[in-house]
Amino acid sequence: MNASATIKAPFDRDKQFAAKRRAVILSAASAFRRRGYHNTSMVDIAKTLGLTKAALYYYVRNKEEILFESHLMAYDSMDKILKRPQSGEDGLENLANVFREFVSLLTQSGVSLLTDVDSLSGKSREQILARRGKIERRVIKLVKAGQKDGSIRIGDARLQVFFFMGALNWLNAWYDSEGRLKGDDIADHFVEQLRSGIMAE
Amino acid sequence: MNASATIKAPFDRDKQFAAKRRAVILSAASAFRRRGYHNTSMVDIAKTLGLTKAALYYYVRNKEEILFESHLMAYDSMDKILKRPQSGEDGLENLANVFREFVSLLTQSGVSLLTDVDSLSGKSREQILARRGKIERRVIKLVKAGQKDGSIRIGDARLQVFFFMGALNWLNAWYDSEGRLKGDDIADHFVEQLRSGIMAE
DNA sequence: TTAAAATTTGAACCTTGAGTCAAATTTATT
DNA sequence: AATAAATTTGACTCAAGGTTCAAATTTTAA
Repeated sequence: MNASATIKAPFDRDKQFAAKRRAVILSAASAFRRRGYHNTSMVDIAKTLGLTKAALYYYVRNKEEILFESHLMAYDSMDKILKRPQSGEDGLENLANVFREFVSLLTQSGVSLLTDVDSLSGKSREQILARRGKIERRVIKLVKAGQKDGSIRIGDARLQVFFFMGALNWLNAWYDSEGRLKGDDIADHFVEQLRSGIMAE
Repeated sequence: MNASATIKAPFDRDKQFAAKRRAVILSAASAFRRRGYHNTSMVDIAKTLGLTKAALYYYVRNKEEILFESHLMAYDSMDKILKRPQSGEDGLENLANVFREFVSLLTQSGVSLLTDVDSLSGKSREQILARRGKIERRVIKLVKAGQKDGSIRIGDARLQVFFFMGALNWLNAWYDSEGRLKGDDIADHFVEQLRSGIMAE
């Protein structure tokens, strides 16, 4: 314990700054998801935070950086889910668990999956596409494991993944947390349809 | 046969105009799909057609009208598919047929399913959302018919539809007609996954 | 070959919205 | 209460890109 230690909260400046910056990005991401990147102005973003446009530039280099960080935030969350130890009985169960958590992520937490990657330029776009590719590859691996242990139907794993990841992206587009559908109900439903499609047994 | 009848093609002006206008819209729609509406400038659209920006305004009132007509074009095609007499044995087969044709539409014809409806203003947006809603409702009806005849699992039909329509929208985003995947192969695969999910039997 | 209509163009105009900056205000610390 | 750092602001600049239009060019039909 050195001389600068105090009893009360030390009011960590960096922490405060980081928290506000994060709020800016999350709020903007939500707007991007609903209205689109180009249909959301810096003034819009500032207003919903009770700030003025210029103040945003204290937390962020430019608008594109917000989009970039929005993407990162979503992919970080997905990575975290994918890195959790897989506790399922077989590959299918593992995949279902991951998928359920993806659905929960998009319906419960404020995290948004953005598609407007073409509004990023050069290096940033590459980086985001790389992250997305990495996640896709991980999910494909899960599917292949399930195929190997006999729990998942043999087929082009990549296509299988694209199919249900489409459901995820589309969910992200239409889901409204104010609506009557509970996120968990959707998760149950989606997991079931992921497994068994819509055919009656 | 009246006096104005000729042997050679009569060179129908309106037809010519309509064809060129259609070309403008289809070409633009393709660019919108790949790069996004706001990332595609009027100059971009003009250039790929070998025209100059100003020439576009001979065929089109403004950029938004192109987006509007792009949407209409896709929904017209989907309507046409939905209006074909349903020849399947049961509801599931009917739905599968429609879904297969949707996939073919997006992979074979140049038609693109656009999502950027928020770049339309007021009346146009309403109109497009109404069209989309109408299509969704028709597909939901198909699902409900299948539930009634026992070929489709009982459940929230709306959610079931959103799930596989997501696959369609996502397909539209990633599918590249130059790629190694044949449209028909994708259709087969997707129809199978629509029916039975990914679980091994 | 010619003239009217259709089509295309170059050169502007105009609006929107991102980004900048010096000054004002607020907050933490003494 | 004083002060230095952190934060916010108003007013501005600037570029991008959509839109207009009179004039130039091309096409059709006689």
